[in-house]
Formats: sequence, C-alpha cells, structure tokens
Amino acid sequence: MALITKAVKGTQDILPADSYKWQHVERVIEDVCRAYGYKEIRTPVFEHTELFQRSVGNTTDVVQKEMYTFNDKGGRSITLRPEGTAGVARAVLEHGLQNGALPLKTYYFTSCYRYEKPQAGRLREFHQFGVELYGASSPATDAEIICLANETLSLMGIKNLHLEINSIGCPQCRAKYHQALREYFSAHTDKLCATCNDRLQRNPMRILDCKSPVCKEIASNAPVILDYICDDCREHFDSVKANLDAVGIEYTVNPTIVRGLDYYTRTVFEFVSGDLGAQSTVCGGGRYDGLIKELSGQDVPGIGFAMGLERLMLILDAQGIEIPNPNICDIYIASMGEKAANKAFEIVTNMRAEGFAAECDLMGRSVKAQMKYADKIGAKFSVVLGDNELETGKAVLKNMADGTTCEVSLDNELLETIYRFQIDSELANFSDSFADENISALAKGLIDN
RNA sequence: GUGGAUGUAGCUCAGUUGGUUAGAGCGCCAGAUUGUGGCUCUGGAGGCCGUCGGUUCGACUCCGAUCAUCCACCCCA
Repeated sequence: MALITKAVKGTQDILPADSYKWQHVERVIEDVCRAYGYKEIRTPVFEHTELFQRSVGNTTDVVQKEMYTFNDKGGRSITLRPEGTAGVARAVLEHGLQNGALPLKTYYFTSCYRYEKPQAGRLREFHQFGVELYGASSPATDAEIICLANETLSLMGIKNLHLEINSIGCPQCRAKYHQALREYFSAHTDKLCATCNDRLQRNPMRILDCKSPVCKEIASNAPVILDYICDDCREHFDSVKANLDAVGIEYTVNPTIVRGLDYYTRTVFEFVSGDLGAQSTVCGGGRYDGLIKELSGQDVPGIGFAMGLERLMLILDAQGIEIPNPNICDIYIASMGEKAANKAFEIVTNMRAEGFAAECDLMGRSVKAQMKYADKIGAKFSVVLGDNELETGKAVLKNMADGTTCEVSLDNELLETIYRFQIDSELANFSDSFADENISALAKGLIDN
C-alpha cells in the first residue's frame, strides 16, 4: 500500500465505530478520579530530552534506545514523552504546586511514544491513564493509589486480574541487596545466559525475572529483597499490606517485581492479566520518593501508576465485555421532494436544539434507501415526509425496533411522543438496574443510613 | 536490535503440477416494491494478487531482495 495511505508503523487509528469504547473508558476514569479527589492535568506531548534522562534514568532501556528524540529548529533536543510521570513532575515544580495544598492529587490521560518493535499490546504510540500523587509518604497513600487502580479496573468489568506487590526498598537498602545479588550470581556466571551476564552489571534484579530454565533454577536460591530492606522500609511495606487487607483487596507478594524506571522506591505493584499476550501487565506503578529531589533538590515524596489503555481494550475484547453504545440516532426524518426535504431539515434542526440525535437525508436518495440508512445507523424512530404530510401537518411516526406506528402532528406531538418514549425507557433502565443485587443492596444501605 | 509466521476486493478467505478475462461469502450501491428498514431474489461498483527484481514462451503460483502485518525474545503500560 502506498505510504501516504498507510499509518506509520506501530500506530493505530481509533475508528468511528469503536471510539465509543474509548469514551466509555474515559468516563469511568473521570468518575473514579472525582470520587478519590484527583484532578486532571494536561502536559505537552514533548519535553526537553534531559527531563527524561534525569527522571526515567539514563541507564534504562526506555531512555537508551526507545525515545523519539530530535532537534527542533532552535537547536533544542526535544523528546516525545515515553511515559507520563516526568512531565507531571516538571509541571508541578514549574508552577510550584508542591507549595500548595498537599497532598497534590492529579491524573492524566495521554499518548506516549516509544520506538519499539510493535507486538500484541505494544505500540509505538500508545495511551496511558495515569495517577500521580505528591506530598504524602504514608503507607495509606500507597493503599489509596492501589485502591484507585483496582476500582477503575473492576468498574470496567474486568475479571481475572492479579495484583502483585513488592517493596524494592530505598536507595540505601537496595544498594545492599544489589551487592548481595552480584555476589551470589557471580559464582554462576558460566551458567547464566548472555543477557543475564549483562544484567549482572546493569541491574541484577532483572535476572530474577529471566525465563531461561537454567537462570530460573539459579535464581530460585538467590537472596530475596525483602530480607534486605531496612526497618523503615519493612514497616512501611507491612503497613501497606495491612491497609490493603483492611479494604479486602487481594494481592500476592512477588519479590521479583522490578520496575524498569529508575525513579521507583519502596512499594511497586502490577496488575497482570492472562488475557494479554506476552505483555501481561495492564497497570504498573509504585512510589518514587526521590524523583522530585532528583529534579529540584526538594524533598517531596510521590507515588503513582500508569495503565496501558490499548491493553485494557484488549482485555475488554478478550473477556467479551460489552460497552453500551450511546451513538444511536433518536429519529430519522425521511423525505421526498425538495419541499419535504426542507421541512425535514427544519424539524431535525429543532429536535437537535432540544437535545435529540436527529438526522435527515443529505444524499438525495429514495425513501427506501433513506429507510435502509436509518436502520443502519440504529435510529429509534423514523418519519417520512411527502406532499401529503406537508398538507395535513400530520405524519406517521414509526418505532424502528418493533415496526409499530402512530400518527402525530408535526408541530408538537412529534417532540412530545419522543420525549415520552425517552423517559419511559430511562425509567425501565432504572428499574432494571435496581434488579441488580449489588445496586439494590447499595440503595438499601443508603436508605438505612 | 534478534528470531519465527504471514501478505489475493472494505472485511474473512478460496485459487489445481506455472497456462487465456483472478473467484466466493459478508459489506457497499441500485432494482424487484412508481411513499417506508430488517427477509428473499436480481444486477452493479470495487483488485498493479504488498513492492522491486530474477527464472520462464508464459508467474497470484517458483527463486531473491525489500516493505508491511502478526507472534516471541529484550523491555515495558
């Protein structure tokens, strides 16, 4: 296919037929964030390259080989954001938000860019929902963040997710642990695979995650991080777990979870799903108490997570979760002849002003073709206008779902009838939702209180 | 960056040992029904057979390269 009609490798269009799914996800996210007191922040798509080098970390794969970096015409080195945290941290410092009301709670919904080989659940342009909290270092904060992620995922209807948590300690205890790992694995360098030998220098914790059976076998007897973290970090971790237990969130402690970005400290966590391919993590995050200090010297703790929205969509599809499609036309006004077409346009315009989704013919097609179109776009009602209707001022309103009809006057009865239908179906939905056990239990709880 | 699989209509796919004008289903448009959708029937539009090169009298078919897609490694959301 010609280049100009082909999307760039690793990018994807969200087409009109699917965009409602994304809008639904955005709406759920907005609702949860509002409930938890988080406000949206929007930062630029690109930043100074150095910001990512300093925050994400110069030794990480993301910075070393995956960034879209270029010089702009003014000679600045610019990078398309590979993740969301750095830009938020920069904006917080630039506007002194750390001096305002704390904790500062923000969320974002953005596109990110990484030059990687595309694969299931991994694109070069992808979208993240992320949450960032600054100023609070208590374990309850960690629990709140995890809770928020959990709530978001479960409100989407996603099942079979596992929460895995770990503590990678503070820089002091992590250094001790790295040393212990290096000592342990150094005795096995001849048996470890090539990548693991490389990891031994760069980040020995990664060896714990290797899939090679030999490395796995060796790693099974390696020192465990949780034996090396200091008393403060241990106490913090225990308290996070207690907080999660208190709200009934299930998790497993996985000492091999290591996050690939340098800024993480203490609590790290992942939500993993078996419905994705090799990219099983749908949400990952943790605490980054050293990030703001790295960028500005100020001591401001932080914590957050990012959720991969394309991966979320993959799970929604794989689990067959249906999302209500709101893009349904309330009424289609078909017409024959120019006069009727003008009248149809007038009625449609009035109905739109009343808040209805209304459409009429734009292609000069036959009534039959117009009706077919009305059917395809899922119109709830249709009306056909011709000379007769213009003369009498009355028309037949047809319910497309069951084919029933009634005669209405074009002036006000039409609007009234549709209104009434709208209200009736909303009432029906409302009582349907009360049939749901959880919701009626909730309602009962509210009434009792 | 490394490895594997696959590229034929908008979509899902046939296409014989290499042989004239490349097919089906779905979708799209129109007609049967001169003023009414869904079902049925009929017709139509839509293809540089991913691209370039090679072998051959002749290539959708065989060979090479390249690009793209998918999957896995690496890494991450």
